[in-house]
Amino acid sequence: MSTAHSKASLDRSYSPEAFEPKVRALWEKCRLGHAVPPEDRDSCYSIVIPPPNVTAALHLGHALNNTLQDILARFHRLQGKHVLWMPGTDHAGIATQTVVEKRLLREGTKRTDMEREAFIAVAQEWKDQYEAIILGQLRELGASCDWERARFTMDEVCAAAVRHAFFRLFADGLIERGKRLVNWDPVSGTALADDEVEMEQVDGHMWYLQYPLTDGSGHVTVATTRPETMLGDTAVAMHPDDPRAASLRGQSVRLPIVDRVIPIVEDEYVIMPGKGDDPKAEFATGFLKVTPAHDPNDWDIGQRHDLDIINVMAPDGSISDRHGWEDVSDQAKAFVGLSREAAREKIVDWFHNAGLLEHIRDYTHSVGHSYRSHVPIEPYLSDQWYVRVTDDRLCGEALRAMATEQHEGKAPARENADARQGDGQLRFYPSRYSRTFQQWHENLRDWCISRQLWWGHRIPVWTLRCPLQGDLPDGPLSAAPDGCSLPMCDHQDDALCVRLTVDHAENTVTVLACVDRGRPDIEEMLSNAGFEQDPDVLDTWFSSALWPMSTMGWPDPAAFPETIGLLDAFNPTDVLCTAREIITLWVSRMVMLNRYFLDGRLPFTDVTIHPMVQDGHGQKMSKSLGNGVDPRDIMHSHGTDALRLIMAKIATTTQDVRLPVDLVDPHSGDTFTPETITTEAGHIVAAPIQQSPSVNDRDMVTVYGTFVGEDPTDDRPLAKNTSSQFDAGRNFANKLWNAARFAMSKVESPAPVDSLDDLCMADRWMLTRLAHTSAHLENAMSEYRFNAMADALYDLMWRDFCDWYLEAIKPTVASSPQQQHVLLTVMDAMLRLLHPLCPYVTEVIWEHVRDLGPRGVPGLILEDGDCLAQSRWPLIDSNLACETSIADTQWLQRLVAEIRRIRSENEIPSKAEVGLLAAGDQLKMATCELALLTNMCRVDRVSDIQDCTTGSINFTLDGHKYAIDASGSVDPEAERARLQTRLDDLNKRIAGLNGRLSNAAYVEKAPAHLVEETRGQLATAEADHTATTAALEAIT
RNA sequence: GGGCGAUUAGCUCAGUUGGCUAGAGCGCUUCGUUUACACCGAAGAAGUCACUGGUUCGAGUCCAGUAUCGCCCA
Repeated sequence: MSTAHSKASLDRSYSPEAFEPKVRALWEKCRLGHAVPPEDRDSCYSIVIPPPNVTAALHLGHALNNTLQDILARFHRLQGKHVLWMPGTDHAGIATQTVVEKRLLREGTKRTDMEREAFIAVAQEWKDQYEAIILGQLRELGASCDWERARFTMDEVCAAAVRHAFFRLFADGLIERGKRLVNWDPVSGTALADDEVEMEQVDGHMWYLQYPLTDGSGHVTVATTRPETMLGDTAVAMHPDDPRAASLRGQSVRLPIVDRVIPIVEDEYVIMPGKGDDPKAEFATGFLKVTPAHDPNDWDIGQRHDLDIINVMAPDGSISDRHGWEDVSDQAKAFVGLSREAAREKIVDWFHNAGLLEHIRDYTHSVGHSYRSHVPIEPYLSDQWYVRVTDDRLCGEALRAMATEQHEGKAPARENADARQGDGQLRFYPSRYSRTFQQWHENLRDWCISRQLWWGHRIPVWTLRCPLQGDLPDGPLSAAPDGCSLPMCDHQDDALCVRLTVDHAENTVTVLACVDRGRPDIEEMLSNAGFEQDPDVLDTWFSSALWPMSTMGWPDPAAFPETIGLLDAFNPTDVLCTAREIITLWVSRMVMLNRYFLDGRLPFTDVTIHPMVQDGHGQKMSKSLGNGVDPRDIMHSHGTDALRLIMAKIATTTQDVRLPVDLVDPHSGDTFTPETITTEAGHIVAAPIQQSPSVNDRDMVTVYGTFVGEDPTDDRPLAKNTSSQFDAGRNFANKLWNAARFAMSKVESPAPVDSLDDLCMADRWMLTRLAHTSAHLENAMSEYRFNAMADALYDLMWRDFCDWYLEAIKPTVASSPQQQHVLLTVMDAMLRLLHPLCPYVTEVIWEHVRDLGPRGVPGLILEDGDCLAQSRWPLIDSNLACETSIADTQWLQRLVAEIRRIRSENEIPSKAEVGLLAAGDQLKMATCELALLTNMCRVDRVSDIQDCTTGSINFTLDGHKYAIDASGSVDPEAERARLQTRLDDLNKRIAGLNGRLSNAAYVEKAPAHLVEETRGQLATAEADHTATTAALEAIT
């Protein structure tokens, strides 16, 4: 680094922007993050990054996530481990496709106007652009990833894994295709997984519709929130216990508008009016319209009663007669082609006009909405691909992976009993999140993995529909029967798996052929035989689920030589660091698939869950809301170390964190709080355009502005974000910088220390504090308590090192070569402890420290690397710590504090020297520390309290008497007031302690050492009381 | 409906198995530019630990309930 080798280069304040690029270059030069698989598995430490979406730049939520990972990586690297932190990005199918389509629309093009390949090329460009931004942001954050191994979930290495995993699951019967109700997003035109559906409370209505009985004897009234689906009704259901059931049994109704005659069936699912404590009972009529093609519960009823399934909608949500609805009456034709919203209105009108609308009631209920397009999802019948995650080989293995002490009850037994690797190894931090994991798996449903998108891994199945021949059973077949003459069914190849689906109603059989990776010859053969590849792509989480394997070369490292050895050395990884919403989406699936494909091996043993970063209004920062703060804005306003320190500090185990966001006015540089607006969805965000608070008639664009399409211009530039929450971090880096500058200026001629016994109390105390803090940090790290680390380091650097140690040694360090050596050693050790949190500033300082000569004292070894990041954590022997020095220093600190307080209360001028009077041991110790007392609280002489003259200020500490001789600056009134306050405090304290000790139960039942302690405290308080009373009397 | 959290100083939050007079940072008041640092130093004021019960010698901490807010799942 060019900045080194000259003390003059240490400016008065630390400027991150001047040093950070140089430090980054240094790390890159020494390939800091590059991991080569070692022989010894035990020396490995690995993490895979939760790959960020390529939809947009990272925000502070990602900064938190990645700062914590980097702290883990750097800490373990200092501990001497071979650390692999695998970086990369995620293609995020639907999300990326949505943003790319949005950009195209702004340019006047629609996706559907393009060829699939052309659209993918556009999406690829987007991906390249944002991948570069994201990886750049991570580098700036200081992330010590193995950049040479960066992966993308759609690159050829990951694609190979996805392809093979699909093939294996297909061949093993764990992937199947079926017609089912899916969560359909009519705007995106794709199916969504259950967890991509957000429930929202909606103020709607309950409509009461009358359906006439076919025998003309009257009608039944059904209650519905979705009248438009009545076109697809195929039954009316009632509870078998309903008193009306007997008379209606076997009856049917004529469905209005459609004229379809549909049966009345009995099903226990139906809620009876006014029965039980279900709030729906209040709205129920006892009759339920059953629409199997448009409601999941109705689907189940339909299955139980073998009802027709009539789909009356097109994929865009409009009413359609071309997707399974054949008995369209003339009246019903008027509704075909309407949107679902218009159809609802028109159908309600129709019932009203026909006198069949009994009434309408307001009804608030929750409706599933697409997490992506935010429109209500439509339960929709379609062909989709599923992973049978409910199978014991997947779900059961996930439950058996849980650490037994975190698993409530017993995990399901394995079918063929033997324990496997990975069993009971998975642990959550904080442990309560294990419940989320467990409950998810106990209520698991099959996972819909097909998405009707273009951007993603295409499903590797080729299909051909053929006329039915021979005698085949209905439904899916696990294999083609012997002698089957259908195309490809007689082709034997390990890379080909063929299944059949028979449909007697259609008189067809569909041949499904799945092809493993790397076999274009088979694909060509299929194509020649008339097969077509499934147009759908896989759910993004399918490729994410393989991430800890795919990035390490599974299934075939030889095909990608740079991955050879990674899987054996680094999988299972040590820890996954993520947010709680990801437990079900991703953690679960990684555990299932890693175990399935790697013989029970876990993808990671620990999962640490960190808080969510919210904006100042308590809303989660998110790429899709546009309220994210770019970490580079904070790096710019406060520096990267400041950002990281605060990230660690807020990473507690309970609360989510709120970061109120301010703007930096690009016209003046001033910070101000932006005006906000409320979006249609009810979110509070910064208004897109803001006026400069200090420069007249000047505007700026906010980040949210760019999100909604306001492009910054020269006249109207982009305003960066900032937040005062990071001030403490910036101040910390600056404080460390100045402390280091001062410390190094004092190291003129250091001389090695042969024995700790030669050191003065301040030195021994500081070394002890280092030892304690180091142990504390190691402990906190083992439990992922990042905020505990940040707090401990703050105290060590600021309170211990700056406030006390540097002040304590000021009088002596210039003339003591040994103390200079201790100072240098302490400085270095402290930088190593700080490094994982604040890597930049510590790296800059350390180079100067190293240049000042060898460091270390007996019991403390500091092993150097090429840079601080590649050096070793301080090696500390148990004899380094000296508990006496802690106790003695505590006494001295309290004495100084008391003297300072008295000086302040008596308004003794800050430069005025005072004398300290004490007795016995305290007199001796104070005399020894006179230089320190002079520096810290202007005590220039210590003498025996027996020589006390009038006009001195008396005080007590731990039952010992002291006085300050301030030669006449005593105000008797102030003094009396001070002593009286002290006396009141002591009285309260004595009363409290007496009360406790006079309680026989306390003395009897509390631990003896506590009782003893209380007695000591009482004695001390009473001694203080006696002395204070005497002092008070002396004044009066 | 089920689950998990939160409620502590004006603000943002710590408080590891129950144990001295409940802490920090910011803000506020007073003082201070003494050669590391004003992105600083010294001192101070400020809290019925949401509420109600219970367990205990002892509860911010454990248990039950109430209120308000948030998240996840159905």
